[in-house]
Amino acid sequence: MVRFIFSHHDHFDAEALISEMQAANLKISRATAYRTLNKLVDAGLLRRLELGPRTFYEHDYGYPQHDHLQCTKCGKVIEFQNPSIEEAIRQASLANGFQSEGHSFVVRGVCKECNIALMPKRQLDLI
Amino acid sequence: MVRFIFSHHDHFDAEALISEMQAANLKISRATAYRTLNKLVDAGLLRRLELGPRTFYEHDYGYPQHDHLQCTKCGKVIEFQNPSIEEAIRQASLANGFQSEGHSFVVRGVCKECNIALMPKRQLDLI
DNA sequence: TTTCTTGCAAACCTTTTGCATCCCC
DNA sequence: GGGGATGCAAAAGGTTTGCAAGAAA
Repeated sequence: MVRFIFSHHDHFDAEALISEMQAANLKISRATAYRTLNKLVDAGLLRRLELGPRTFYEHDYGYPQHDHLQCTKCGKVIEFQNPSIEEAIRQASLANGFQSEGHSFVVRGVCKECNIALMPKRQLDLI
Repeated sequence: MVRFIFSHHDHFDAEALISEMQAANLKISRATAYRTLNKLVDAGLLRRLELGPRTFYEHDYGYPQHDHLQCTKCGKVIEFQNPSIEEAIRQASLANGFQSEGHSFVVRGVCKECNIALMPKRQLDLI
């Protein structure tokens, strides 16, 4: 399972992992999947991503720090990086005597593809 | 219930709201509480805050945009503001053709009080 | 009357856990 | 045999929903 995770996707949730593994003829129970995911998070190999009701995971080990744009139409998650975020955390921690351990930054909105799909035909014709 | 919410707390979850209302002799069922919270979010009066397994809410209407430091020891949530966050969102959106609708930025760590409480006695004596 | 709101309980969904089994050193 | 990994089913925690009763329009 560990190999499967690290040879695949970047953002996924437990259910997706389980069904993809089953589709690949790798049998695994829900219990084992959740247990392994928790161990990988504890070990620092995966990072948890709180995106609404279910938990998503992404690779953490050797991965650059980044943040996320999440499309509210199709659910797609896009990564971005911006050094000023780290600086903002540093300032806020300093101002509040807070010792930062990590952060989660998710921008919700509509991605380029969904924006185009939502566009009225008239405007599309003009492109 | 709406009046109760807007005369009170800034960060709360459904369970806290229900028990505080009951403590104030305002009877309300779980179902109604959840239904009303969802309506207020849809109406733009409350904002959802995804902090782990349960959903928190905070006032949205006429409230300045801000972000959160969450203490992993005591659960306290501290607000902070930093204009460079908005700028980072603007840049990331522009770079990805993304139309931003809102964001959630939570920094996890240990607050000042918990840091002091965790400090070894020897160091405390030096303060 | 029609419509909206409420409460209760049951259903749902995601995640965790108890327990028996199996595998490996 | 001992210790950890696995599967199953049950439990847990948070939230939603079906339905019947009540309030409001």
